[in-house]
Amino acid sequence: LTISTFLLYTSHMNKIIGEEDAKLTRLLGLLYRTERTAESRVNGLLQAVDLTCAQHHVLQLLISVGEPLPLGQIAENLHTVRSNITQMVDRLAAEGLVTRIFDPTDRRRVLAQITEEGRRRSETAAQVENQVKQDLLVHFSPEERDQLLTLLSRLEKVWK
Amino acid sequence: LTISTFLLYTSHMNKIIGEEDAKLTRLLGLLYRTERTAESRVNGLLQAVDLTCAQHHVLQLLISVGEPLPLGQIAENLHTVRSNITQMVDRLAAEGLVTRIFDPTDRRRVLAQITEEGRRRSETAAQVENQVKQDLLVHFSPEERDQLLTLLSRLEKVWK
DNA sequence: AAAGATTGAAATTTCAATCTTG
DNA sequence: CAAGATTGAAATTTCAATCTTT
Repeated sequence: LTISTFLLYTSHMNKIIGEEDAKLTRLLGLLYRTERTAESRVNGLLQAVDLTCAQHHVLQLLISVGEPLPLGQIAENLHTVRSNITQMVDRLAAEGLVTRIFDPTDRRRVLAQITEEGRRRSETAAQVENQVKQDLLVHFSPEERDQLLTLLSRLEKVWK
Repeated sequence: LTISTFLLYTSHMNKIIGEEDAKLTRLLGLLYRTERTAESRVNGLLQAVDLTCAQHHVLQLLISVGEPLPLGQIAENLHTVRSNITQMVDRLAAEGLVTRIFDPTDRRRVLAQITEEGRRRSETAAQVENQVKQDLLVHFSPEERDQLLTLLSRLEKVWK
């Protein structure tokens, strides 16, 4: 192994590493932009129902879990801070979409419970959201949708 | 085709459609959460460099394009509104990371130009970001990274 | 009139400090 | 003291109105 082949080798490796690194940078940028596009698209549609994307997700979470949830857990699930959820729940409660109830077993906890009105609004929101889902149906095969689901789930776990 | 087989058939289809629909809902929720996780992770690391995730992306964009960019184009690229970029560039300019220059060919336009200091900061930020990239390297094979890149690129185009 | 940017106000999110219960 | 939530202030993002140039 002469010096020159060594140099050749490392420069070759650097190139590969550089390319991989550039790819990862693109990936992170893409992740950032894709979500922002999705959010503004969904937000635009949800205006008709007078819900923001974040509020929509809170309602969906409450419905999918099927029982009242401590505010801290909601925050964790949406990957935001607790104080944000406190205020979001204020807004949702002001519109009668959720109510605060207290956990008898641990009186520090405040639980958010979805109301009937909240269910109805969330239902309408889900219908509105169908337009966005159509985009996914049209442009991605079932296999590709599964791939995305798998890869993003893993990403979520990695960074949880 | 009797009534009962027809009912069987449609209920079967509904089930499939329902499952697909639930999958798409999960996909959208995942997209939302993954980005938020990524952003808070990157933001946490970038605190050391005193940059936000969004600022980081602006600097990276300016570097990757290699020339001063009209504010409107930056907004479009980050999928945010123009007035937001006006104020972000205010903040970046206050720190000496970019400067405003005027387009002689179209005097309505204001271009953001990255400074030497901006380049240095962005360089440091990129190094800090390496920790996040490591997560991707460790948990995803090269093929999977390519898949993600391809699928997210497509998603970005669809909603552009 | 349309495109590009800015301004100031409103809404949302984050941060630090505080309060209550375990 | 730790966990959970709230409060008020600060930072960021969005919205509507305005200003300049094409």
